[in-house]
Amino acid sequence: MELDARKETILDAIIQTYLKTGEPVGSRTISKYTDLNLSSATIRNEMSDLEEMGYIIQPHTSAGRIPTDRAYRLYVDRLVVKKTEQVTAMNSLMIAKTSRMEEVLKQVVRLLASNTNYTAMLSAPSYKGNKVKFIQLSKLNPRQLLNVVVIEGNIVKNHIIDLKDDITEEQVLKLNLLLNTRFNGLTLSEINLGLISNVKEEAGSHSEIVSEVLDTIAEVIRAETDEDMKIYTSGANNIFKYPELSDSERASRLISTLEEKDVLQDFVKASDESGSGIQVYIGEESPVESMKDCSVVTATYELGDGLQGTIGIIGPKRMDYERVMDSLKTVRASLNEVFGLPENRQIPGKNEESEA
Amino acid sequence: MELDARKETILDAIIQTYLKTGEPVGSRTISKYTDLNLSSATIRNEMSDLEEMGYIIQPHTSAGRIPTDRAYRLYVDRLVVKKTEQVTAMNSLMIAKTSRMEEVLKQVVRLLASNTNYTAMLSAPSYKGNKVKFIQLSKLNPRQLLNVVVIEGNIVKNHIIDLKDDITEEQVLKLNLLLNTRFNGLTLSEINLGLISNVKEEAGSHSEIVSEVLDTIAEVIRAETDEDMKIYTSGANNIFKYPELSDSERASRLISTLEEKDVLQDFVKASDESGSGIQVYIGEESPVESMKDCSVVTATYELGDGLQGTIGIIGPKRMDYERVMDSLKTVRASLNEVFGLPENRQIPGKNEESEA
DNA sequence: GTTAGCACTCCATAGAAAAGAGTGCTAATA
DNA sequence: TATTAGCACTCTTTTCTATGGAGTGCTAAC
Repeated sequence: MELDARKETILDAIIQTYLKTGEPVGSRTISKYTDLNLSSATIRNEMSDLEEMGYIIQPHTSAGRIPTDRAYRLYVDRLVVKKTEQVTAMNSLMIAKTSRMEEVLKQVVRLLASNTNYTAMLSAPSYKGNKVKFIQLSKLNPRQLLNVVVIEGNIVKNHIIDLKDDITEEQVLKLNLLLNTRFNGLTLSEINLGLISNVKEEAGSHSEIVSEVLDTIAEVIRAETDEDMKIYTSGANNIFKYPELSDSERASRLISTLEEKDVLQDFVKASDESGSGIQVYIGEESPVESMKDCSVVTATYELGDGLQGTIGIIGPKRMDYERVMDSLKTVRASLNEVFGLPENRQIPGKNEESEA
Repeated sequence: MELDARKETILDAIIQTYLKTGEPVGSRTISKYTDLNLSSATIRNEMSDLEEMGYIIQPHTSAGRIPTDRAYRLYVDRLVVKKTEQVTAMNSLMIAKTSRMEEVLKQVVRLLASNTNYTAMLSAPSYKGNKVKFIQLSKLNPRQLLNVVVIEGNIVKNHIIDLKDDITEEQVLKLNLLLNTRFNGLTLSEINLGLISNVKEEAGSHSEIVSEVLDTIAEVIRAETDEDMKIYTSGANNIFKYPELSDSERASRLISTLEEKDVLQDFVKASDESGSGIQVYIGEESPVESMKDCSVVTATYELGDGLQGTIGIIGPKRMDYERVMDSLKTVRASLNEVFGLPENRQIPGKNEESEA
């Protein structure tokens, strides 16, 4: 059987109605509120076909029909084609003035949630380059050193090193020189065992300080690369606005995932791989078990220089895909604007904060 | 009317039974499962008295009684007296080996939640001293400086300063000397306008760098003092285990507060003021609106040197107060153990991380 | 002071009945 | 041949009623 124009119109009507109401929609509704001028009986016949084709199902005999994942998929694919690049300006972003990166991101995700009435997530931008830029040891007191490591993208990490023996300013100076000349400009993979043992030898009695510095480097790079990257969420309570998600069972599982955050990484990773497009996961398509009853829409934002993160919306399958995608695009644009677009990448971001 | 021994026994039995079942408890239950050997009729008379005294209420005529906030309060106060300091060892804390402070705290709060089956919160330790310990400017490139500020308690904050004009190593050196000699050892209140304009004058053309450094100082102190301090929560999904909290309305509000976190500050503040004891908020006593149907138990932990934070449990009013208080005590003890007890305060904590 | 007994209240549960929504099928129609 | 009207049928939802049970309060007896 083929999905002809009329079937498509009807399917579309069903989807849209269901998006609004969340209730199964019957033939009569479609017949009345479409300009097809067909009787409910005809619609019924078509619906029967559509059901056979797998686009809609009945929750039970003698209920209306609801769209299947497949229908949503069709609908979304069509949307993507239709709306080319019409980014509507979200006027009141209001985030320009907040100075701290982390605060801004929290704001953004909150905004996204309250704007869409769904749950929002945002992964902090992480740097893909990972070259060591600058290492500094400073003496706090004879038995304590402050170690600061800066990697490209101006991610800063500090660490306090406790010493067994006293150390002099001069020794600290030497160590600084040594570390910077040998490690600066290198990536994680370039700092190999040979180099490490070399440097340790040169450091002589202070080799264990070198070890600690390397730990810090490893840590910041690891933190930036995977697992541990920051994810913010907001609007978890919005799931209670959609009855189909708010029974104890489901709600509990969802809340739990949102709280744990680590599985949300899956979206970030998938989003990274897919390039900078907008990604839509409908029901079973989701990589996250507890969201098989939801739809998730994600987008990648880029801050120039390979610094990138992911924003996403989690809602019921009957979410307003159009509005959600628009919101994501707008927010992505705003993030670019605030933190430096590709255009002005020459002037570094006004103020990039250290990692959390 | 007076709360004599018998009334008390009965009230206690009512509370305990209700804690277990969550259902209103009737006179017959008490008569059977207490060793008072009184008939249900007698119990009924006493219950009638207890109701008059405000310790129990009937949800409706011809239901059993449930304890009021007042009854819980009595019960808890009694508990505190009874259990002096019998800290039961929680064997499997398993946190000793994780090196990063933040990770440990997240672990701890997760543990607390899963151990108690309630929702847990934890505020990261914050320092009460707030003296500047060390300031460092380092040149990243001719137009960028890295500014690191360390305050007592080894809280580290960094910030990147963008410059209008190039700067030389020598100028950086001079600025470092100036800043450290003038600001080190001072508290926020000691850094006043007079001093600031003095230093700015001495800094000459680089006075705006001084401003930025001061901003960083202000920020770290502000972050440590109030508003913005880190709070971790875990086990939000546990509220679904208690029917009296898991209707959409209530659950939504609770989840929302837990997510926003900022109002949870109220508990931290209150806890700070109350000293290091254990604090119990029953229903209406809670400073947080959305938790009027819950009980909240908090405890302050101290890491020596004035570094302190709060741990807390949020659950239904019929929570197992005894176990919760024990858990809190145990966790508090463990935190001390891991991060350095008062005893070994000479040897600073193995590894205190920078603020998030 | 304690208890047995009883009438009474209220809630929870189950079932039956009614109402409603929607379908599928058939036969008539354009 | 495609469309439609009509109707029987199915299944859910809602409403109502009846019934049982839990628990109380009161009274009278011990």
